[in-house]
Amino acid sequence: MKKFKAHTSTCPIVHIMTYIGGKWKPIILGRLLNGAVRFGKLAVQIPDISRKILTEQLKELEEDGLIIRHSYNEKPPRVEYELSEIGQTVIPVLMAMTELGSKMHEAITEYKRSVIRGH
Amino acid sequence: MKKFKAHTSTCPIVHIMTYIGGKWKPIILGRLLNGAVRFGKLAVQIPDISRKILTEQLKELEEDGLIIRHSYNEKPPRVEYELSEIGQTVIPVLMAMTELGSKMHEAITEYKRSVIRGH
DNA sequence: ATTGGCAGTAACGTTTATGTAACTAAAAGC
DNA sequence: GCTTTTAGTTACATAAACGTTACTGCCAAT
Repeated sequence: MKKFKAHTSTCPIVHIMTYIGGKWKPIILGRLLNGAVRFGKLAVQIPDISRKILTEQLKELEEDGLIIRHSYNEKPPRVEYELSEIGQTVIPVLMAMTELGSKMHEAITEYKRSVIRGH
Repeated sequence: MKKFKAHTSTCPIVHIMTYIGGKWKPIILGRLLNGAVRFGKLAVQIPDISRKILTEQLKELEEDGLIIRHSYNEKPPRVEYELSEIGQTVIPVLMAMTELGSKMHEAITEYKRSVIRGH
C-alpha cells in the first residue's frame, strides 16, 4: 500500500488501509483466523500468490505487529504464523468483509448485467 | 486494485477488495456515509487525492454500482455523488474499519516503539 | 474584456505492487 | 550419492496504481 501523506492520516480508515490494505493481506489474515498456519500451507491455500509475495506480505504484517512468526529450528524447517493480539482486533473487520463479500459480488454482477441489457 | 485470477475468487474477501480495495475507495465511501456530496467538496475533504484520481475512482465506483452520480445541468456545473443501495451495504464494513482505525494505529505505533527500544 | 468557479480531461511521468525463474541449506530416506 | 522437503532469497521484468501539470467550456460577476 502506497504511503499516505501526513495530512490524510487523521482518517481512521486510512490507518487500517495502511496496515491491511493491499491485494493479499486481508486474504492472508483471513486464513489465520483459526490459529497458526505454516508457510507452505498458506501457499497452498492461496494458490495464486507467489511465494515471494507471500513472504513479503507476511514480513510486513509481522513488522506491523499483526502476526507472530514462530520459527522452529528443524530440518526441514518449519515456520508458523499466527495472529497477534493486535491482529485479533482486525477480526471484526474481516468478518464483516466475509459476510458482505459474496452477497455484494452477486448484487454487483446482477447490476452490471442489467446495465448491459440497457437499464 | 490489480485483478485477481479466477481461482481465488471463491474467497468473499477477494470480492470486497475488488470493489472497495485501493488506496482511496474506502475513504471516498466514508465521505458519502451521510448523504450526497458534490465533487468539489470531496476534493476538499480529501486534500491529498488529485482530481484526476478522484474522478477515476468515482467512475469505477459508479460502474460497479456502489455510488450514483447526479449531474445537474447548471452553470457552473454541479455534480453530486451518493451511495447506491448496493453501496449502502458496505456501511458495516466501513464502520468496523472506522471504529478499529485509530485504536489499531495507536497500538501498532506503540508496538513499533517497543520494538525499537529492543523488546 | 478579464477573472473566477466548477467538474472535469489529456498527456505524460513515477512509484508500488506483483510476477517468474532460478537458486540456497541441511537433514532424512532410498 | 542422489533426491526430496521446507522456507525462503536473488535478480530481473511487467503491470497497475498513482501523481503532476496544463488545459477545456460555460456562464456570471467585476
